[in-house]
Amino acid sequence: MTEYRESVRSLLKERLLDAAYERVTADGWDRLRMAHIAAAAGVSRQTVYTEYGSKDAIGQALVMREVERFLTGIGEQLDAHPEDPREAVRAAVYFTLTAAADNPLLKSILTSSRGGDDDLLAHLTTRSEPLLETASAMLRDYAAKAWPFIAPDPRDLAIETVVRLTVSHIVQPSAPPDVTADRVALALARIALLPEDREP
Amino acid sequence: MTEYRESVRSLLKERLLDAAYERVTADGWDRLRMAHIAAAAGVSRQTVYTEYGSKDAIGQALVMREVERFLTGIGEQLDAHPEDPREAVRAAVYFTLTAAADNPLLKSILTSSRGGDDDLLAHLTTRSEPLLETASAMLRDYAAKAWPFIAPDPRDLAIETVVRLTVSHIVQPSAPPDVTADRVALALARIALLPEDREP
DNA sequence: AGGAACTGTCCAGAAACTAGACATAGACTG
DNA sequence: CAGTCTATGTCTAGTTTCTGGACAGTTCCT
Repeated sequence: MTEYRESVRSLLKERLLDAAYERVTADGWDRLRMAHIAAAAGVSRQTVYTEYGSKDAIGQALVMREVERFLTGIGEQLDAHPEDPREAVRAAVYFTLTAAADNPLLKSILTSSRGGDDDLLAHLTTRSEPLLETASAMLRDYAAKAWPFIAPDPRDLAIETVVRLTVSHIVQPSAPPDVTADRVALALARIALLPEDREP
Repeated sequence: MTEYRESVRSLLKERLLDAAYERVTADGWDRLRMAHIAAAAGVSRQTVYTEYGSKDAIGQALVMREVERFLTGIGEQLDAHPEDPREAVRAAVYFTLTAAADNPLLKSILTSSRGGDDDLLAHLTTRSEPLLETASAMLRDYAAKAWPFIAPDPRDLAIETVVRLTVSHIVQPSAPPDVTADRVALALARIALLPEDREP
């Protein structure tokens, strides 16, 4: 009989993240106080610590929630081009890069002062393993189902490459989104769409 | 610091009503047990009683929630015909009657065995004061804002008449919705749209 | 009459939230 | 460089909310 309690917990977690999100995008991560989050969510500071053990954990959750939202949009982009992995990836990368440029949280992360190891940027760089693993896993599964004609090994390598390249370009763009999307899609094609990569 | 607690309470209330709704539309009000509601919502039976003091109160809340939903749709219909009260009312009544005919809860109420004084049908008939007052109040305010050129007294009378006629036709239709809507709109016009009803 | 099933009430115990105090650490200031 | 300020994270006693089992009263069925 815990189903109700779980939904209350997730309501609380969402409220806390919503509160954190609002202040982060307005003021920046370093000016965000645990007490602010608690007050904005209408809860005691202790409850924030009970739910997320630390401020850092909230940052992690904030980033991961945004990742999940991106992945939803990415899935829609991929679905728009069945049977054509290269075009699907091009569209998905383009969507990701343009959405990232407009995203309030990402803008805040990328423009805020690079403080220490516990700032939000770290979740995209030195501590990006959860992000990369979540995104890669989701896309690996997608690719396995949608593109079974590609051999598994090059397919998985291509996915990881696309994910890492895309994150890299979010953090440090080198060209406009359309150009980058083309180039990442080309990388995919070279890694996994050659004739010898076809499943026998 | 009660804002959070209130949102948890309303989450709970919604869950309970959702659970009740599902079983009422499937099985009927008389076969619905408080224990079912509790179990489906994932809480104890006591919690149901703490939130809604009785089974009857749940029935009331169930009906009133549906009324609120209807009023939302009705508002949209009215908005579609600014400056033309008669046509606005005709559209709103038509919408209400057709939506009522498709509504699972209303279908269940109107087809279930008429048990005692505590069944759901009573909330539309012998104990319909909350329904009528809620709907009339909302529409009175709407009319006062949207149709200030009608004198208050005939305007309020027309609103109450339209509300009561509509409820009456939901419970006991006498003609197809389009015919009824025309007739109710005509009643409105006769009560409140004569030249002498114009605000000086 | 007796039993079964349900509503509504009561209460002791468990779980979750609150609020205040406190240890610790880094930043700022005179 | 000592002292103050401010924040994070921990601890704990007290309150509110939910749980679950028992029970009285009612209705229906047999």
